[in-house]
Amino acid sequence: MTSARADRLPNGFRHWPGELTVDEQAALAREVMAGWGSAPLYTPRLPRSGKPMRVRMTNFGLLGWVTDKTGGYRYQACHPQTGAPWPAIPFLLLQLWDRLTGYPARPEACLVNWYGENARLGLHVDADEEALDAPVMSVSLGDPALFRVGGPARRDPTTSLWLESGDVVVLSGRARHCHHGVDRIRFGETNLIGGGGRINLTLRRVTELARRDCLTHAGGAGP
DNA sequence: TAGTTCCA
DNA sequence: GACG
Repeated sequence: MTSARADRLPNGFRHWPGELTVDEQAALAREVMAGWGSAPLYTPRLPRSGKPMRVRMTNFGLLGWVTDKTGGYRYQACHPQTGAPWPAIPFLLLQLWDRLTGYPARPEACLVNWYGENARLGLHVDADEEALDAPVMSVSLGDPALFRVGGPARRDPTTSLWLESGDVVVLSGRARHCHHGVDRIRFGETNLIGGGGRINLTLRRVTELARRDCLTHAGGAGP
């Protein structure tokens, strides 16, 4: 099964299958893996329990999402292990963000998730951003992933769909506050990434638009 | 509860 | 065995 019934997906969930060409996928994958040189993948840990996640992570952009046992979920400007600023967000992704989300501000964070053979990501809601209503854009590269989408409550019914290399998903509106996760990877089905695996790139606006900017766009006088 | 495991 |  490739697609879920659209009428069972939350309002504001949009899926563009094969939005990126094979050449674009290859170039983007190369650029992401090059970024791992200065911003290496690390194993995130859950708050309090310190249990390791099965997805390895790094970030691009001004801010990156990180988690560890003591600090919990947060955004920060530097890599937790090297202390260096995150690499820049690939330009292709900024173009995609503008075209597909129409959001009037640039994304600040590009979370890079690497899924190996048995990686999964439990059902959760993105809620660590100040800009809670800004859309979230997700780009899939490499092996297919079984993506699951539910509702605002954890117990709400869920539907699943396969995301394949080059697919783009945007969560906006109600879908922005819905649970979602990844149940399974068909590891080794593609050869885009070395010996198999999946890269997911998730772009987010973290900070609210400055009040000054809102007033300016509304025609008000500056300070 | 961004975790694991179990089971119909 | 895959899915939920």
